[in-house]
Amino acid sequence: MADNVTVQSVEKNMKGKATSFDIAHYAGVSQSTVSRALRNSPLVNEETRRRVHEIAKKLNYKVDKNASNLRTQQSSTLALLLFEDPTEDESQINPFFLSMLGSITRACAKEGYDLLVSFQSTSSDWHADYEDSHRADGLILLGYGDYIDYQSKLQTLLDNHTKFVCWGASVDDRPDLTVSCDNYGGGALAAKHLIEMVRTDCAFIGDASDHSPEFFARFKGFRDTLKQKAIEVSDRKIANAISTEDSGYHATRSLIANNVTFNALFAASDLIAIGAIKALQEAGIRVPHDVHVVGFDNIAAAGYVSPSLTTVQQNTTLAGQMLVDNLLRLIRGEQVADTLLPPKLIIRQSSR
Amino acid sequence: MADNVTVQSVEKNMKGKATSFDIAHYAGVSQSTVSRALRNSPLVNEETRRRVHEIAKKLNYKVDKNASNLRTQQSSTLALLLFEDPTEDESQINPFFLSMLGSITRACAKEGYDLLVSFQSTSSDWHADYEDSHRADGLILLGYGDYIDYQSKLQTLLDNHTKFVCWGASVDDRPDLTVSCDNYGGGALAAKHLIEMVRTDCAFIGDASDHSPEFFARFKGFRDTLKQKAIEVSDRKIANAISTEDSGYHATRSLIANNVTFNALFAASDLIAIGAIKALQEAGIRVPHDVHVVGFDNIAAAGYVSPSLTTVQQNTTLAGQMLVDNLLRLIRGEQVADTLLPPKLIIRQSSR
DNA sequence: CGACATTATGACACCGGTGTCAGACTGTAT
DNA sequence: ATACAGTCTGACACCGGTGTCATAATGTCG
Repeated sequence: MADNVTVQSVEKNMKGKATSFDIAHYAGVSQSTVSRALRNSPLVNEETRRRVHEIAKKLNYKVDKNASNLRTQQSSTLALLLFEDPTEDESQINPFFLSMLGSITRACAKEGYDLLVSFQSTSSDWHADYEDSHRADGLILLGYGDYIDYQSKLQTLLDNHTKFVCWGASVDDRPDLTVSCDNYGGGALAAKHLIEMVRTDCAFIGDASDHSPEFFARFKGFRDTLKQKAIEVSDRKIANAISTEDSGYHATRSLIANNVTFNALFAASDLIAIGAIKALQEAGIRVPHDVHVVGFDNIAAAGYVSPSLTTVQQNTTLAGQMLVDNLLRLIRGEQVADTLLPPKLIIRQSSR
Repeated sequence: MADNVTVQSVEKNMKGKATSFDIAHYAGVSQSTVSRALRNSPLVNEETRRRVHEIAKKLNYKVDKNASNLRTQQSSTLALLLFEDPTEDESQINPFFLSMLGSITRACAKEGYDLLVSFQSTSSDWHADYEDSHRADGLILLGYGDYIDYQSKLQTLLDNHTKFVCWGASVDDRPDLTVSCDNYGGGALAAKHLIEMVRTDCAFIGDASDHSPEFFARFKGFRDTLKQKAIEVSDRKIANAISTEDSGYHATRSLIANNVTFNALFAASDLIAIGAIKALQEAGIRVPHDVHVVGFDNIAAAGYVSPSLTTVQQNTTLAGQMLVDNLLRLIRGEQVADTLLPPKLIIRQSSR
C-alpha cells in the first residue's frame, strides 16, 4: 500500500496546494470517493465522508475551481459590465452605478455566486468575451444607454446564446431581458409633485431625444403628466445634458443666458440637478424660492446638498436583487419577464 | 480526411462553443498548432497563424479560461475582499470604499486582470478561499480595520503563501504588505490647519484607541502636532465613533450633552464629520463660525454638504493603482515594500 | 443455495486547453 | 551522398476535478 505511487500528486509535497488525490491517499480511498464525499453525495458511506472531510480540513484543501468549472462547464460566477458615459471623468464613477454595484455584489453573494466586475468602454469588443470564455455564466449590463452600436452587440450576445440582463429602459424592438425603474412613472411623479406645489412653468434638463431611452422615458412621463393639466413644456425650456454635474451646470447656465424663465426644473438625474442648482445659485436664483428642483436617482449626495434635493428614488437594493435573480433564472432556463420597479418620490428642501 | 473523427469536438455542432479542435479541423492542422498560433508563438508559420486567427474569428472562438487556467495554474484574476463595519447599514456601502473599488477596478483592467469582488463579514472564514481555489492569483483586502480575530486570519494567509495586500494602517507586528494613506501625516495636516485658523480648542471624534489602527494614527498625528504647540487634546473632548454618519451624530450629541466645549472638531472620517455637523447645527452651534470641522477621506459628499467640508483627501486613484501594482509584483515574486501615500488637505467652508 | 436488490467503491474517460518531445521537411555545408 | 542546423508540425501527457460504468460486498427473499 505504502509503496503505491499516487498518480497526480506526490505524498507529502507541501509546495503545492493539496489535491483530492492527497486526501485520497491519507484517507485510504480512491480520489473518486473523495470527490463524492466532499460534495456530500449520498452514495458515500457516512463514516468515510466524515473522515474525508476531516482530512480535507486538516490539509486546508479547497476545490480547484478551474478544474471543477472545466468539467461541469459552468463557473458560479456572474460578470458585471459597467458602461460609462465616455465623457465621464476617468477617476469618478457615477455614484448611482456604484450604488447598484454594491447591491448587485450583495445579491450575488447571497446566491452563492462570485462577481466579476469590469469597466467597459462602449467602443471595445466586450461582447461575449466573458461568457464564451467560461469566465462567467451570465452577464449583467449596467449603464445609461449609450446605444450607438450597442444594439448590434446585444444582437451578437443573443446570437451566441449568451445569458444576460440589462439595466435600463426596455426598448420595444430589443429582445433582451431588462430590469429597470419605471422611468416614465418616475417622471410622472415629479410632474405631479410640481403640480401640487403649483410650479408648472417647468424646465427639463437631460436628454429629450430618444438617444438615451431612460432619460427620454423620464421626460415623457413628466411631459405627458403636465399635458394632462394642459400644461406644455416648451422646447425652449429643454436643455440637453449627460449625467454629470458639469453637464447639468453648463446646460442650466445656457438656459439662463438665453433668458429662459421657469419656476421649476426637472433634471433627468441627481448629478445634473446638483449642477443645475449650482448654476442657479450662482445666477442669484434661489432654490426652492424662485425655482423648485427635482432630480432622479436619489444618490447619497442628494441628501447632502444644500438645499437638499427632492428626487425620484430608484430602489437600488431591489434592483440589484432583481438583476441577479432574473439572470439566474435565465441561466437555469426558466421563464423570465422584464421587470419594472416602482420609483418613489423623496421630497426634500429643493421643492418646498 | 473527411471521415476522420475529431477527438474532442464533433465537426459542426453549433450547440456548444467552438473549441480549438474545431479550428484545427477547419484549418487542417493539429490542435496543438492552433493553440500555438492563437498565442502568437514564433514557432508557427506566418501563413498558418493568419489562417488560424481568421477561422477563430469566424467561429467566434474564445479561449476557455477554465481549461487555460487549470493548465497554467493561474487565473489572471485578482479578488477584492471588502470588509465592512458590521454595524453598517446593509444597503449602504461606505462611499470611500466604493471609490476605492472604482479605482481598483480600473487599475486591474489596465493590467489585464479580471477582478472578483466580494463582501465579507469579518466573522466568516474567507481566508484563503479565493486563492487556494485558484479563483484568483491574489487578494486585495479592503476595510477599516476590524482587527479582532483578523490577525490570525492574516497569519493563515501568510502560512498558505497566499499573495495579498492590505489597505490600511501598517501595523509593526504584522508582516503583511500594506498600502495606505499616511494617516499620521493626515492628522497632522488637520492640526496644522486648525492652528493656522487659531482654533486650538479641539475635539476629536473617531477612535482614539488602537482598536482601529487607521483612526488611531490620524488621532496621533493630530494630537502630536498640537502638542508641539503645547496644546493638549483633553480626554473629555474625545468621543468614540465608527465610520458612519449616525455614529458621528450621536457621538457629537453626547459631547454636547456633557457640556463639553470646543471651537474645532477633527473627525476621523467624512461620514463622522457629516453626522457631527448635523448634530452641531441641531444644537444651534454654527459651523464654521462657532466650530471649525475637518474630516478625512474627501468622499464625494464632502463637497456637497453645507457648509462644504474641509477634509484630508486620500488619493484613491493612486491608492487603487498601488494596491494592484504591489500585488502583481508580489505575485511575480518581486521585491515589494509597504507604500505610504501622501494625503492632501482640501480646505472648504467648514473651516473658514 | 441461487436470484436479485442495495450499498459503497474504484477505474476510467472526459472537460479544453498548454507544454514537451519527437520527427518531418527543407536548405546548406561537407 | 551525408551530416547537420533550422523551421514547422503532430502526438501525447498533463492540469484537477466530475460523472459514468462496472464491480465487490452485503443483505433479503423464495
